[in-house]
Amino acid sequence: MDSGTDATDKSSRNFIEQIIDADLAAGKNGGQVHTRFPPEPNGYLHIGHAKSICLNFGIAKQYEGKFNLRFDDTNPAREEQEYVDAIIDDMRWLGCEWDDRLFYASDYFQQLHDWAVQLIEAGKAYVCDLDAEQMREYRGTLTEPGKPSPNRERTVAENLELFAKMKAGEFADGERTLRAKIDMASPNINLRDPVMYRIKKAHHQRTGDDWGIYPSYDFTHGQSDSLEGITHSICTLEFENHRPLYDWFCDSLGIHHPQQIEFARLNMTYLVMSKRKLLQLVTEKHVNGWDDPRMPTIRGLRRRGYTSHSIRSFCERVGVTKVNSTIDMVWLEDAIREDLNENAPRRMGVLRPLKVVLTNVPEGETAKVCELPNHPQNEEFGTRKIELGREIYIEQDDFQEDAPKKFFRLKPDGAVRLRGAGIAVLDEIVKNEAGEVVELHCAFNPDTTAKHNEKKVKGTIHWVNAEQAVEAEVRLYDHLFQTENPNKAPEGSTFLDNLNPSSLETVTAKLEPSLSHAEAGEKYQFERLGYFHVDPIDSNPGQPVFNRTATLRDSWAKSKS
RNA sequence: UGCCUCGUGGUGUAAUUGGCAACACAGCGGAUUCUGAUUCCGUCGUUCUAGGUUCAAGUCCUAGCGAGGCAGCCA
Repeated sequence: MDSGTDATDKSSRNFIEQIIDADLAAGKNGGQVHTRFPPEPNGYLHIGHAKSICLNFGIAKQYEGKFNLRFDDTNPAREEQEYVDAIIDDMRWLGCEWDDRLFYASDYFQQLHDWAVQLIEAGKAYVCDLDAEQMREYRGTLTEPGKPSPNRERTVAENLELFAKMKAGEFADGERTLRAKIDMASPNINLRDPVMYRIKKAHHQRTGDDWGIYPSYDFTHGQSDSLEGITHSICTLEFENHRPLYDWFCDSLGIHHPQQIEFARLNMTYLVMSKRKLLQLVTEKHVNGWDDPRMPTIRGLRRRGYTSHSIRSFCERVGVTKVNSTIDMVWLEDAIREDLNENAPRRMGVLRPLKVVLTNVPEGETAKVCELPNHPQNEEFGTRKIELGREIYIEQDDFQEDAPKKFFRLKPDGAVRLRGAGIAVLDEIVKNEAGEVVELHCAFNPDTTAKHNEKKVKGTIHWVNAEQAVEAEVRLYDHLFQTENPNKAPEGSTFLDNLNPSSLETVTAKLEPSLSHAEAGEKYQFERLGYFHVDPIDSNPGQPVFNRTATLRDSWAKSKS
């Protein structure tokens, strides 16, 4: 990962780096820094996870420490191997490395079980007979204390025996739980005798049917961190109230005690970030799968044409704090523009074609062989040759019959420069019976510096030779949601009502000939239009399909609105 | 109306830990340009409120206000 700066040459530090600096200065953890990313394999990674991944991996890298990938797979009911594979793939793509430190919480099931027995023996855990509903009643509310479970004072021997029976499968799902004996009157509800183990006779994707009881998140996470020698356990704000519990288990067990640090998760405009909502978009087919280019998933962004560099750079820019904030979507677009502006070769393509006949070019003849640079600021990209013929296509937007004064493109009695070719002067507008413009007739002058009516020609437009044009499907994307905060839905409606009905538009474009060889995964700038990615799934050799990653900034369009 | 956390320009973050509130993005204006792109220059604008400590407060203290999180056998 190349976004992080060296630990020593960075002038300002986020609050987590400051904590680590202080720990290091105090000689904590033997001067080591060890982080981890702990996804639950029940969904695909999204841009919010990327923030956490970049943070954790970046810190390990910055402090020359270690980074683990660990799947938090303690709930077999909703976790699948498919997600494990996808998460690993996305994390590699993002540039993470974890050497041989790929772990699963399920690796620790036996150890966790033994620790549970240890706590029972210490009188700090007990088997509870309450069912889910009763437990809720006993727990109390936010403002009232809970009351102790009738089973809270069972003897150690009794607890040991019952827990063994839970493990042996002698009870039905939900019939018993193992609970930590902490404080039913605690103002922090997480401390009111939280569940450590529940009975769940489900098949686990890794441990099969070995276990009929599974540890809860709270009884798993801290100990997993501890086992792996994690020094700084970085998680999101909603776990803040769980930290006392994290600490309680580590201390009660007398094991290595990593430090949990919470930061604010990423929110962005025009996006939903919850796994539940993303899953719903997929299952209800509002999008075409997890990798739909409109999705904020890593897979969606990849397919849209985002580079891992741009995502890392974005994550770097948004910073890390404990303040709930919402990042403007344009920051993401900006990050990819910055990358692709530098690295994408230029091409010409016309999205909505309007035919132009250069009347002074003889039929069947080539007016000019033009040599265009593949990158205006970087000669190393080389050049390519494009033939200009009698008939070409230009963008419909680049002609306006009733044009404002500041319109620098084609208009009646006007002239434009055809990029890399010469000047076209408009002579005649051809319309059909409905009065629609179907064709333009122009006079062509191969001198690109030629003047028109004594004036310099100000506008330059892109074009494609009609005879040689290759047709290709191009997908134009807009925000998936049309409101800044899609989660905010009025009474009686849901976030789905905020979907943007025109988030996807598919056109058949006319592209310059060289693009027929475009290969899956390649990225181009279509001049004046934006950045386009050759879709890795729907493209075929000789028949590329393009996804628009981002438009170019357009101060002209902005000035009109 | 319990506990926890957080309040710095439009947005996101800084502030050498008590010493002239800065950076980026957005906005606006301009220059350059064979992409109305890129690049460059200029400009606008900020410490939630009220007290207190101090020569000095974004930073420390008190109160208030506002926002978020928490009552799964989810993570």
